[in-house]
Amino acid sequence: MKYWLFKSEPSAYGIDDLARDGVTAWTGVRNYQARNFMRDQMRPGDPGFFYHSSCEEPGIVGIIEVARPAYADPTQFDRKSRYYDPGAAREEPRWLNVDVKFVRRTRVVGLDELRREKALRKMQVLQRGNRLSITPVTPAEWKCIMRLMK
DNA sequence: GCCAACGTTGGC
DNA sequence: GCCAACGTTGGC
Repeated sequence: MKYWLFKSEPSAYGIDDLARDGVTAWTGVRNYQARNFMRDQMRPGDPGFFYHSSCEEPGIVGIIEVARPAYADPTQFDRKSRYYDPGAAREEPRWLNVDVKFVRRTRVVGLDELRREKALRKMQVLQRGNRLSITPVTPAEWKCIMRLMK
């Protein structure tokens, strides 16, 4: 089992949306590294943090769980979607998504707060220039953040 | 295969 | 709105 962090802009899809939906297809990932994480390493039951980016209060806002293994992302075939990829073929999908389910909200553990933790100094999402929307979280980092939330 | 140009992300 | 950082694209 692995731990993950899922980034999303709350103006597009935030923790409130997931709390309402219960389960959602994590579509729209258009980065090969993030895709490979889903395809090669994510398994149903893997826990994840839900992180709000590009908003007033960037930070971790909830806990979620992988609910379905990676499958072809339907938005790549949808001409009307902003995620449409003319280079993707049905027989050979280029992009994948998992389903994730809502577990619970947490208090907002802000970016500044995360950065203040020595144990999180190497956490991938905190590295400068990081742009991955899905990043792995080590067990030690997970434990540290769970403790912070209490 | 290199690399400049471009687009996107995301914190501030 | 700015800007740093990075991935992708395309000309050569």
